[in-house]
Amino acid sequence: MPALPAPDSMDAAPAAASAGPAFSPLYRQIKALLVKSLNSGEWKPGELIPSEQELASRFGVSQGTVRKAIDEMAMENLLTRRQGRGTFVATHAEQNIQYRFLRLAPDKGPASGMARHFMDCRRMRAPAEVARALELKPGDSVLQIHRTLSRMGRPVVLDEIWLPATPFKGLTADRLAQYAGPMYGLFETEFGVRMIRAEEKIRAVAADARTAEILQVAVGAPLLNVERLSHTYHDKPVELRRGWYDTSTHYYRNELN
Amino acid sequence: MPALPAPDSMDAAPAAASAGPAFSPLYRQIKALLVKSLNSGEWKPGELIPSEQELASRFGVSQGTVRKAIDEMAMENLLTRRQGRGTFVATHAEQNIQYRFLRLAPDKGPASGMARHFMDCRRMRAPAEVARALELKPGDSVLQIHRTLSRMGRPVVLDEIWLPATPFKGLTADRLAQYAGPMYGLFETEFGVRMIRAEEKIRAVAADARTAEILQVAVGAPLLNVERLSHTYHDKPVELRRGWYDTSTHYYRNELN
DNA sequence: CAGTGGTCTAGACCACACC
DNA sequence: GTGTGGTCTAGACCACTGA
Repeated sequence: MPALPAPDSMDAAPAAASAGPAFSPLYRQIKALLVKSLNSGEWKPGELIPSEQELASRFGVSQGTVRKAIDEMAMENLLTRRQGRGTFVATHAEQNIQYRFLRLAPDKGPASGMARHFMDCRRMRAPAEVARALELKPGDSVLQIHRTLSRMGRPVVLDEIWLPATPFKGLTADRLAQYAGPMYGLFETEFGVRMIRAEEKIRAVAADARTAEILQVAVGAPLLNVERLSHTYHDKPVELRRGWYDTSTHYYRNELN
Repeated sequence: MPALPAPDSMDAAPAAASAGPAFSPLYRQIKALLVKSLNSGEWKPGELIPSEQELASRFGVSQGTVRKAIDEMAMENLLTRRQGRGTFVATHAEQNIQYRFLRLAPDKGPASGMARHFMDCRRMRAPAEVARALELKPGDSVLQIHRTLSRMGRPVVLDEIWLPATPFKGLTADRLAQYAGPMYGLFETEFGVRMIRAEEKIRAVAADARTAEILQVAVGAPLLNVERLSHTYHDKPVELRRGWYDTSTHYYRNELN
């Protein structure tokens, strides 16, 4: 009955490392189409997407099927549902779901924002590990950003951020400093790159001389080292971030579910 | 139409710090009943629960409503659905969903299991912070366990585990050592306590003399300090765990979604 | 008020596991 | 084959938003 193209199974099939067409239900095909529209920029972050009824008739399926597709996408933080208003493309520019990526909380006091200071933003050839992580060709152009986060005037975080030069052409330290709100919000509005998901590798390391000076700690002091690889739609990596956190008055919070 | 008791709204209502009855849909009431059955031990970890049809007729609702309740519980890892077989109570004793709580991975090689060594298991009065975390009265009896995890013969993790003595009466280091499989599996089968969810606070710290000797690192070496508070049904805290991880050849992996 | 997402129902059929 | 969960549909009504 539904008039859809081939049941391509390009979606989450956890157990499928083997062959086989791996049956893909209708709602996943709908979901794939919706993700495609998000990725192409047809609907931008913060915008309202068509109603479930309209999408249902557009795709020639029932509202329930569209609903199930949207349900999954809402759970993955791709979309945000608001009863009575509609369904919106999720965005990092909102205040409500903040601190989704910065997991550092102070030992005492509220988890208020931290003061940002951008030290530099340089363009250079990608070092080997950076190129590998970002799936670039060796020698491709990348941006390297250094910044700190401070609370109560004391630096707590030093970040080294690597971005592929291609989608982020024209990004400067000034541009970063002038933008109010989360960095990932700027990436969305200015460069059309939305961060969806990230993996982090966390270690305890000893502060080297340069880091110690910036964070105002002793050389050799224990620091939390967080290496984050962030992805946009379709699991494409677009940011490598290395952070050094002074955890003497802050901690990294995590939830295991 | 549905013949259910009062629409008690004791479930996840994130925005409700204010007053109001906070309308609770049918499927959440069903979910609350199912959680109650799990908590009471009517269905034990690993067991098959009644089919959706049977639950639907038992509660006097449609299958779709039961389905939605079970969907949420499956997402929270309370239940596991298996097509063609039925719905089972989730358990830590299974091999498939391992490493849900131990997030430490080796830099190279597969994330194979680690050798456990239990150093001691003592009964004592709860220190103030432990009592507070576990919501016990000051001076209540608790168990303190020390253990290490090793890979390739080298110690990587030192854990200090605090458990309330009441549900865990009779737990000994021998009992722990003899049980094959994850510790939380033993807690389920022997003591009827299932860990559902945990919060972790992570820091980088310098190794003290005692820890350094156990982990065979230098005094002052940077270690990952992980403080975990684990909860069972209804968010009741039942375990406080403090871990020190040597991250020179391992890292703590995390996913941000 | 109209329009949206949210809930609930009833029934059909499919995919899968076990006998 | 029988029984389970998984998908899909169609329609009704509820709760919420904003004009």
